Amino acid sequence: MFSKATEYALRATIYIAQKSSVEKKLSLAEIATAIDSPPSFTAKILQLLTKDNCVINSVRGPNGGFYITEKSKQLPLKKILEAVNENDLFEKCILGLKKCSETKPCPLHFQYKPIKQELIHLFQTNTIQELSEKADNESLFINNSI
Amino acid sequence: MFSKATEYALRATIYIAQKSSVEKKLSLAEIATAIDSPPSFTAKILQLLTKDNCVINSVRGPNGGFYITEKSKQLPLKKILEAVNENDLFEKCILGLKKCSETKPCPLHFQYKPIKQELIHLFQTNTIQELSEKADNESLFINNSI
DNA sequence: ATAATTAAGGACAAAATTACCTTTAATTAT
DNA sequence: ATAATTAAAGGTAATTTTGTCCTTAATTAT
Ligand code: FES
Ligand code: FES
Repeated sequence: MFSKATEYALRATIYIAQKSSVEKKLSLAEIATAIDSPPSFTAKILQLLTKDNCVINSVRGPNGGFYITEKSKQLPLKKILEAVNENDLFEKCILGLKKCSETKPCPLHFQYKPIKQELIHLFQTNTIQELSEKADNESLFINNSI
Repeated sequence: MFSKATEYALRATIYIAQKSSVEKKLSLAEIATAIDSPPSFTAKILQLLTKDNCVINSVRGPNGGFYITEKSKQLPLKKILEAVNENDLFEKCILGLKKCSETKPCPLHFQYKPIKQELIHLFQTNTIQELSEKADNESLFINNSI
């Protein structure tokens, strides 16, 4: 479904929203361990999420690391997809036609359309905070290691 | 969403179901042109679909080519996904956890679940024939070139 | 039989994705 | 000021996916 990059971006952001604050920043090492992702690759993805501080924030130096503001927690998951450039995934034709269109639809278009809408809705309505709260629940996980 | 291989497999099978019969086989060249895919790569994918004659059939030699039987047209699209080994896509965790499970669900699991069911349903209930009939309709396309 | 045609199969190449590593810049603590 | 710590940035490497090419096998037509 999603690329590894996007999966790591989603898991990392949820983890950061769960565990960080301006006072308690998280290091790359901690994040990568927590979400079971390759540290160096994760670093690149966190950079994307930090660009223009659009999703998460970072500071360098001792006690530095990554964190997310309360305001950013209110952003929809869609923002994460945008940050890693996988935003247009749900706009694409399921059969790979160059353009998904109503005027030149593929034979699956009209059946796929409502499903696509639900997927878009899922990522537009759920905020980072909501997901992190779900993950806080003892029975929900973002750790991949088991 | 799907890999290129899967997209080509779906488009090729639909095209073959539209245009072929035991008497009128389609050459690789025609198929690749029709669905706008790289011929040699498409050849590999058609081989997968032909393995054990599970989805399409082929014969070599002059006037040879690919075709599909009336019986195979009754197969669900799912069979195409199986043939190209992308069958388990809808079983996977949307956040990339090693296992999508009810006992250790990710924070999106329960919201994604019904959508996943609809996707599975889409590919299990639609037959190759149904899709090819839709594609026969003047207003539905599997040609990528425009 | 021979030649022509077509898919099958295998090796190879290019491109994209994923992953790693090293240096630099920023920040903090001493 | 200096040293230590941490992310940023850039380059490189491994892997996977996508795409090509060439030879072989099967079939047909002559
Ligand atoms: S044209 Fe294929 S999904 Fe819209
Ligand atoms: S555990 Fe993530 S979708 Fe099921």
